[in-house]
Amino acid sequence: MPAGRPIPEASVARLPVYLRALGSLAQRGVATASSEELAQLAGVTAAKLRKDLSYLGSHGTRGVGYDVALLQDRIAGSLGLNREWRVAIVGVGNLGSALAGYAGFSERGFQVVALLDVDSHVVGTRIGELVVDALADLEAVVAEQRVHIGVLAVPAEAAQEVCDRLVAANVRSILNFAPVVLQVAPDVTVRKADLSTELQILAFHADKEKP
Amino acid sequence: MPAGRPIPEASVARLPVYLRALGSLAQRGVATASSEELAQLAGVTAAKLRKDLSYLGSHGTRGVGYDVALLQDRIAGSLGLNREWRVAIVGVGNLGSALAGYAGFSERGFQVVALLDVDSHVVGTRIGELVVDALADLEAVVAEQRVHIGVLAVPAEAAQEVCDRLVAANVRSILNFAPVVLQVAPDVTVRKADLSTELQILAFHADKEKP
DNA sequence: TAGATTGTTAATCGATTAACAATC
DNA sequence: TAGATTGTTAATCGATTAACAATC
Repeated sequence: MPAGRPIPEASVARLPVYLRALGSLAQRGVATASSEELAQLAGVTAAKLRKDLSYLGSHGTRGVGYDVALLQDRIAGSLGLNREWRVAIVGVGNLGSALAGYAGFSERGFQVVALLDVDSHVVGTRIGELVVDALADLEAVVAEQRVHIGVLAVPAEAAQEVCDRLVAANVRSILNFAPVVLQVAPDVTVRKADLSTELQILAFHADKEKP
Repeated sequence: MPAGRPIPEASVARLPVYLRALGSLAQRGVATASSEELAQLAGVTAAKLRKDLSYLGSHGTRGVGYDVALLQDRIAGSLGLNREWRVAIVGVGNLGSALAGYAGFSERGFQVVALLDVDSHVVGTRIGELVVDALADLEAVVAEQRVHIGVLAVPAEAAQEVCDRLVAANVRSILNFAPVVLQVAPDVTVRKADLSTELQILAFHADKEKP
């Protein structure tokens, strides 16, 4: 992995978007792209894209552009995608089972290795390749399956407790779909994926348009 | 609605979080809260919270704090939540049907009024109170149901086209679950809710921890 | 009045943009 | 060499933080 100063958080958040843009170019057989072309695909300005990429080191060629395959590899490397990430989904209701069936997980090396639920009617049922484990066994399952990332698809009331148990079981990365702010130690990374927050932000903008 | 300068985008994005914190206080029967208490619940600093709230006008009482019910009302007002928002979900696969069944929608005045899908096996089936309409009828359905917000739960390949049709049908707010950057006119607001992006950001941080 | 806490100002920090020298 | 495009620097902008006067 390239050395250098830390990559700004705002840039990190855009790297996956660049990676996707590169993926679609690669699929179309495009070998080289300029910052202008890439930026267009990614929905950012060319200056911003070049600045972001510069944090990963110097991987373009002046006068030519970026080699698509090479840049894909560099971004994937910076994001830590050259390894397997083992994911547990906690809460196998509507949303949880949709996530369990989501193909996008495996595409980038994220492997769902465990499903957990509190409901005894759901525990033991099969979803895809996996059998749902009991929430009571969370600690054992996380250890056995060497889970790195926890996805919370439980009701709001249960989210903090499940989060605490995941953290105690050494999971340091959590994707939270429950509409609550999780309180965690500073070494734990929580990303929120909160539908109702997003809708409310949309409402704000929509309401300003037609007053 | 209170007049004043525009609310910074970063503040807007936190208002829903404050609203949720206030909701849980209200439910517990708490009538008043200080910026310190609210900030703790929302996972931000007290200074930031006060600054954010100051954009909505002056709704606290020095020496006392904020009236929970009043502040709820003010924030909801600023976000445009004192009206009904009519939502169409396009794409009724795993994710789309999970979203259709998601209770969190209705809680804040977001009413799902239409489900659309391209698959003729799905069209005509009932999900909750709604019957799935054909994607071909998108324009008619959007008009009849007076849809304000479109939720895209279609495959990546279909997302841009559906987006274009929604925009042409006068939908100006789009929540996009598909892993693509949508190209839209500047008067259209797109929020992305992209699972794989979030996982990749988590991977970045996790990878830095254990090198 | 004394204690508490807001609302706001000023200082700091980080992110974006514009411009261009370096260089393929 | 001439044209194109990166990588970086400096200027600008916006967001966060700290501090405190205003005021309940």
